[in-house]
Amino acid sequence: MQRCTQDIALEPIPEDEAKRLAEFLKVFADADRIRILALLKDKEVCVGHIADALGKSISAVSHQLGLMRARRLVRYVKDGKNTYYTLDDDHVSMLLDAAREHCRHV
Amino acid sequence: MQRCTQDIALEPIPEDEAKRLAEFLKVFADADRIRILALLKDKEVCVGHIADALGKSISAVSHQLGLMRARRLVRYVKDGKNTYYTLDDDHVSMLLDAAREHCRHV
DNA sequence: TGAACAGTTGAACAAACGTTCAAAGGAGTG
DNA sequence: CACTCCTTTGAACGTTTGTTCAACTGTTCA
Repeated sequence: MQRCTQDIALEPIPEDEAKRLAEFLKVFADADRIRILALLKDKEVCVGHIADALGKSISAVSHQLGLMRARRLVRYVKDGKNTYYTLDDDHVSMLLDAAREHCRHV
Repeated sequence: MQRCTQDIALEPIPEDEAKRLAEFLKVFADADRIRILALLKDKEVCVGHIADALGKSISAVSHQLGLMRARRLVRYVKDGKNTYYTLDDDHVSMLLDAAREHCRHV
């Protein structure tokens, strides 16, 4: 482990890359969104069921889904009156699993 | 991919586990903290240098470090007038790398 | 001892966030 | 068509978050 002194040039991640990263990781910074994402793993679930399962209002859940839709973490299929959501990306559940694994070992 | 109907019992992550997870992942939900963490990978760096490298005030950086100290993501060693910070945990940089990798492929 | 340096801390304030409520839209049913 | 169901949307509101500023602690060095 080297100790940084004046003469070592520190090269931080570019600000815009860090911003994009933060924007993406912000999604995981909320317990309800985490629970929603975990719920959608390998399943298509409609808004009302998500709300029931989490004990949240439909509106609150829909707002969160809207946010995650905008960031392309979830995808939906309409079928009649219902809207079925699911994960848009395998990375998402992998990242979640990695974080859960970390928390388990702390 | 199965479609959830009324009769399938959805089993969400327990609320307290989700809260702990979110609490942990909140740390990564800020561009400056991400840049700080990335900077500390494999290095001990003192507060002033971090602030310089990121173009932030010492106070702002110190506040963020305090927050990450409290969550045990960073660790410090005092040496004279300086305080050298570094990552407290390999998981942290692994998680960051995974997220960067994800963002690169989007 | 006193001055300069390195960092921490608390209060204050603006910006971002998440929830609620009410209104509205689209799809199915009688 | 009217009515209900499922969902989305926008505004309002309280809470959380990040920054700044000023005060403070501790260390070094003359």
